[in-house]
Amino acid sequence: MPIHNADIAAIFGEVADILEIQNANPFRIRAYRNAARQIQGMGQEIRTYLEKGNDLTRLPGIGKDLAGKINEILETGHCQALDKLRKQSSPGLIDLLHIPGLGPKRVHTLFEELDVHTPEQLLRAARDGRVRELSGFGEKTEQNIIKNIEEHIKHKQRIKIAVAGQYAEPLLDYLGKVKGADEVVIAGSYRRHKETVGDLDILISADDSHEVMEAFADYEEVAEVVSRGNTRSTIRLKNNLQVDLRVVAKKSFGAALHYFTGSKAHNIAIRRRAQERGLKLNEYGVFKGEKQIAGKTEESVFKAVDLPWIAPELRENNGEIEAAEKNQLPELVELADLKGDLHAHTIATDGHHSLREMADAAQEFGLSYLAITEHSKHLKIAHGLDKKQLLKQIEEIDALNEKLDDITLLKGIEVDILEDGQPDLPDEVLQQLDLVIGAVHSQFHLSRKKQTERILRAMDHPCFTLLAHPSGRLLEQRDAYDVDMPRLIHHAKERGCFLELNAQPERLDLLDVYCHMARDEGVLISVNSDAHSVNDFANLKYGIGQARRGWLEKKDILNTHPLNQLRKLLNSARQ
DNA sequence: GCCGTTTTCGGCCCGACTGTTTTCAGTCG
Repeated sequence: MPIHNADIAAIFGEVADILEIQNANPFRIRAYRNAARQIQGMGQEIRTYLEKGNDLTRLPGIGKDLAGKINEILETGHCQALDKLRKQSSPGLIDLLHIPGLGPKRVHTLFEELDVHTPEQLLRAARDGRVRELSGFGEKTEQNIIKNIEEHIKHKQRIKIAVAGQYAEPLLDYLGKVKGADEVVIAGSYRRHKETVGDLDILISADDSHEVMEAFADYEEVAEVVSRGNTRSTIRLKNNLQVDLRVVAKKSFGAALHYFTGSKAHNIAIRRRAQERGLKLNEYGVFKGEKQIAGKTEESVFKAVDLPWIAPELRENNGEIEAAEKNQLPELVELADLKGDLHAHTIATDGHHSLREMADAAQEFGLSYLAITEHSKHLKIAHGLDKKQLLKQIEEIDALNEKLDDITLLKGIEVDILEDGQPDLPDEVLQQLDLVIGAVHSQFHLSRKKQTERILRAMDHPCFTLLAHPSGRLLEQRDAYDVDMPRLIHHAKERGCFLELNAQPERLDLLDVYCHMARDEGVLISVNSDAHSVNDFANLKYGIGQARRGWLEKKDILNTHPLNQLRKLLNSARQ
């Protein structure tokens, strides 16, 4: 049974959880969490990393001890330290830790004093009024525990960034109109363009916080005011989304924006840097002794710690600080850099609009070319095209291009990759197209080896241009299929083909770490809308957000090239 | 458990809010 990075990260995460309940040294706990994050975000398998002769202790946050444990896990599939910890703990306790309002201290007390092991047991104890008897707990805490467990059981999920935007933008407008509110910004993972957000973090600069806080609590979609202070309040919206609001003075806005944008790991690293320079960084500014020396803008905060401004999408403490130090930060791609879109559907299959309507909408969006890439016949649910139907569409596109002025339609297909790696349509029709997108839409549960070989074989087809949604994941719905992505990326480089970053908010696939890896390998990425309607081009902004998280620059993106250059690139992939 | 231009020990980011307390611990971000 091969061990993947996610397995190692899960083991370290569980070690950290149990240590937390045991009231272990918080820095030891953090070390395990850092290591889990480091390994999870590596992009390449630890096994491969070692096979290349690399030393684990060179990874940040991995020392001699953790390197030993990683080796142990790779060899045996187990971690003795975790097995031992499990014997001292109970699996439900970890669930307790994940309930809001319960941290290690309280879980520890509840376990020791009430013999509570699971959320269900705690709920019973709280309803029986046994929790309020404990020292440090009271009636209010007991009520909160009941409420939070009930919420937890319904399980609050992270929501997709596009959904969060539907709630965030109107709230932003509303707050912007409040008297005294100066700047209003959504910070947090939303600003970092994460695929999903757990809550919204809004920051406002205002000299008087009172009116802003009033207005926030009075917002029409508020279900509950969770906490309320002079500078910070939390509400829960009717859809269950939690929103934190922070109000600061103008002179602190940049420092607060940096603090509130995160990530946590990035903030810790930057604060540590401040400390090394004899400075103190908090959300009010950068201080030398009592004196504020920076913090009005984010730029001033970075400058105070001898760094250029770092784009929010990069702030994961994943190499961005080192890159900034050497002045090697990427010049991240922007939405306006896109010249076209290479993946779209029409009413011929499962789209909602005609060729003409899609062309007009793409042009309206500012694109100068659009590839029409319908599904192929194997995908019956989407009315995939057979050879005859595709030939007919090719004619229609040629005819329509005659009439179009400022946009060109490209002829393509999103062809199913069959289980044996063959395309779902014959070569003689594929050869007539400008591009062929290969996609996996079936047999998601093949073994890693079979799935990888299937896709490698598909890439080797002489007409293959581009791999659609490479991991196959659907956020909150379906996990990625098991595939050796670094190998696919490497093969794409050797084969001279491309990978897609699918911009649909439920896909956002390729993942950021693999975008970064593709960039390092020199494989161009196509940021595509996969539009099924005229409104879907708007999703390209989420794709660009994801590309930026993957450190991609304009030059790393296939469809930032103007049409004539793009055609050359597409032809270069053809064998 | 990690780390080092304070290098093998002694640090490890920093502040707001709540609830239970009469001055602060616990949790969160």
